[in-house]
Amino acid sequence: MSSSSATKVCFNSNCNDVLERSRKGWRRRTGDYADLCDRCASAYEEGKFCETFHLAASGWRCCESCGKQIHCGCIVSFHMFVLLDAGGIECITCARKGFILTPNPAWPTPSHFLPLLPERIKDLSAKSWCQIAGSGPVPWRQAPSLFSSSPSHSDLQPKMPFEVDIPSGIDRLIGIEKSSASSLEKNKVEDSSERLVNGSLKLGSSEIHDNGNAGINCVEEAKPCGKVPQKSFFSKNDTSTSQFGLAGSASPNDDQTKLSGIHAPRPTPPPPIGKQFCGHNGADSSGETQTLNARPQADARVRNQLLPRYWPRITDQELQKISGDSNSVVTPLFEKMLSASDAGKIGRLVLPKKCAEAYFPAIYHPEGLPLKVQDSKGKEWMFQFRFWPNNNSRMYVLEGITPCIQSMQLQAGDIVTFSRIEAEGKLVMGFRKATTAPPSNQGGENVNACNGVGMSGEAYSSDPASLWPKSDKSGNAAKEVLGAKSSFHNKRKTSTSGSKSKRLRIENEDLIKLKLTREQAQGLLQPPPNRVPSIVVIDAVEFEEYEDAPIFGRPTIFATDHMGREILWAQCEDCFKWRKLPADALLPSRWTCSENSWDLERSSCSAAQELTNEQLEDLLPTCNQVDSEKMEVAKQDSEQVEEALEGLDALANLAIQEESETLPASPSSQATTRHPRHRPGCTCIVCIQPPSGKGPKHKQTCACNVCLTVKRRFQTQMLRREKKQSEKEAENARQKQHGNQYFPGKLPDDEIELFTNTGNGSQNQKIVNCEDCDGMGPSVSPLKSQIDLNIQPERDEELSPGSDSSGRMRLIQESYKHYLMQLFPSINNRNSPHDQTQLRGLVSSDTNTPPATSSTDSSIHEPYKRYLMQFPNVGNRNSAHDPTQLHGVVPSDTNPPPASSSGAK
DNA sequence: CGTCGGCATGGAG
DNA sequence: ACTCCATGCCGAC
Repeated sequence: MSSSSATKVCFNSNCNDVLERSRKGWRRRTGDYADLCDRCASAYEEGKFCETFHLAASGWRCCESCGKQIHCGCIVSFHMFVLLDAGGIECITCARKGFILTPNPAWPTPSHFLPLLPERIKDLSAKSWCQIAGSGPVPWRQAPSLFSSSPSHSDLQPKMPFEVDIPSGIDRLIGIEKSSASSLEKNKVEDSSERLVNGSLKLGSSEIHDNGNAGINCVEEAKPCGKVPQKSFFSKNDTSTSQFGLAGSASPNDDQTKLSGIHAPRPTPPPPIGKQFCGHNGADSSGETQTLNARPQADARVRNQLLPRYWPRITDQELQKISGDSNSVVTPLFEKMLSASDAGKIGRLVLPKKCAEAYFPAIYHPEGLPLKVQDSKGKEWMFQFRFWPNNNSRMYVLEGITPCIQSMQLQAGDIVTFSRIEAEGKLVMGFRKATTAPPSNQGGENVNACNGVGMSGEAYSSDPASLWPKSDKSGNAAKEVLGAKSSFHNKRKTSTSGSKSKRLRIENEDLIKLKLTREQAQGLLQPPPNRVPSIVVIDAVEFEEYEDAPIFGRPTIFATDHMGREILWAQCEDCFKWRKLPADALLPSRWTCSENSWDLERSSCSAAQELTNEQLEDLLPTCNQVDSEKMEVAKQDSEQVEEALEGLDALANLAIQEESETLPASPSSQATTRHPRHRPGCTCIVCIQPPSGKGPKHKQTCACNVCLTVKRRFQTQMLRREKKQSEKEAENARQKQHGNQYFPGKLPDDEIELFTNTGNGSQNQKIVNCEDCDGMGPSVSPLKSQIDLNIQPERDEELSPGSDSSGRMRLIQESYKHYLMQLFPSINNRNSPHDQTQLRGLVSSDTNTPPATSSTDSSIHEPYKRYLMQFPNVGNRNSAHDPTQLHGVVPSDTNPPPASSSGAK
């Protein structure tokens, strides 16, 4: 409970007591909760608030079924009734009964809190189901047989009168779950869930039980003050009460589950950005599908509560395997990538707390319980499920897993999955092996579903699904690497997968990068020819800003039509067809045919493409084949993607995904050192890099996207500068000659032209950032916020203009070297021929110029430094040439765990 | 000395 | 500021 209420007054206008400590009451329209004093909160929790304070108010109605009076005209009681289709209202208790009694109940459709009916319904369904069926949101419904001992909870009186749907509903659910058995540490178990509970549930804190799951507790006491237990509002409730907790084993849910079929986990991507119930298993989104059974939804909710890294990503096939012929319903619970410790000899598998509490039986003593788990082959294992007190919390572990792990031949990096066979309530442990396949093998999958749950290799469109939104292929490929990487022995990486998954993901980008040719990358990074960057100085460093041109994105192609006019080819995100647009068209982040306002005839995906594939191939620089292939693929409605563009999309989506993932629980993805002006989803080179100092190290020879970009951009910049310089000189000369006149520098159009990678003026690629500015109109210019990496490491003033072209060239080269040195100090430090060579290679010309003085820290401006820092090898390279250029970052050289970024101890 | 069990620590989120 | 959790550490055996 928020303590911050010292000065607050009870929200109850009939009370107005000063709050010593506030307790949350109902949810207000603002979304906040009413802060109540203990007394009022208790009344509220007991469902007597209106009775107590609003008796004289209007709005009381009787339940059509039981006659109970409900204060329908009050927000406080809003959740206590449902509106009947035929008119009138029914108290929630009756509504639930009705629901449960109905074989195929259509969930009553009460109106939701304020505007959202469905929401309320959904919520209601979930919760009520939990109460009704006795299987709480994700309660432990295991068959008792699973445990050698099964704690029984007696008083399971559903208590939560206040089950209004609230954003934190999930939390509350969890809270509910948790609140069952009580015990030793109850007091402390108020960890997160407790807090959640507070949200509005307010279970008696005193009664928060260990593992909540067990009981849907719905315990009676009112929370904090240990108020005298009161009949819960739903006290007479039905069935519900009796079935909570472990006892509820083969609860009705099972059937329900089957009915709903929702459980069937779908390899769908995790929660779509931004909201949605995670249901990553499809279970969620249930809003619509789930009318029959709330449980799955509840599961989904709980899952939501879990960090994404624990979301089960089991495929249907796996599930099938698990359920075998029995046809039983299998509910994926969670999965975890084995850490070094988990896979080590100790034989302890650290269980994610929330998972343990949500899906495993409640345990009240550190000794825990023996837990029977079946592996995918049907073999049963007995583990000790226990916990250690850890900081006021608990740390759950499964002990004795070594034999099982060994039998499955798992190692760190592999993933174990936990599912539940509903009918029997059995826990099933499957696994997915991290691939040890060579990183280069991009065809495979990274994570092999092994036996465990037999996997067929079917691609998981889900997995870090988030990661590879659009392209299974690239996604898989990336995953593969991921897997390869994670088969590590590098605990860091192991751990990376989860919360640190971000890093892994980023590393995965490398994989994607591998799919980019230099040209592709270049093209993708090329600002449109006719965009004039504005120069912004930040911290004394100049940055190019493009008002309307993203750096990364779905490419468009500048070309000239047969009339000689400049045009722009842009590709529809949906159908992949290319559409001809005016050259100055500014496309929104995600552009589809439907937005083709320039050519209404082709403003639909069904319209044929003007370009033939051949033409397209001509048009596209290098990667086009893929592109046309993609179109083919698109035509076939398949999702094959092997290509840079997709990869970039994936990156973009990844970024977005990551952003969104933060929503529920995972802070795991927030921008850290990204440029503050970048937006979520920004895929510019800055943003796609891991936070400073972290992430993969790049070698000098690294050909990854980022490195290429940096290098190329630098070159571009330098060339551009050089041109300016020469113009200036010319100008000066002229001035000297003519004695005056100043011509402002020419606009970059032609300059850019000059530097376009392709060297083919008509093929310059304009980048249309599809994801960057999602949802934003072009006018918003989200891109304005992007830093152009063509920044120059040195400022203008620092450049002493040469007077001849060779001088300029040298200047450029030196600058570039200088820049490179920032990246690869070893070059500077050792001056080894080897490095020199590399340098030359990069600079693409021979010079004997000694390395520019390395103006290290002092002269590198912060932002730039920060950027450079993203190449961790800066400063600690010690090697020579990395032959694996192609693999670039993908560490063949797997950075030694300790040394690498582990964040320093 | 090796292993195990349990707790403590501290990085990461 | 706080929780989670991977792993380190240490005592017991």
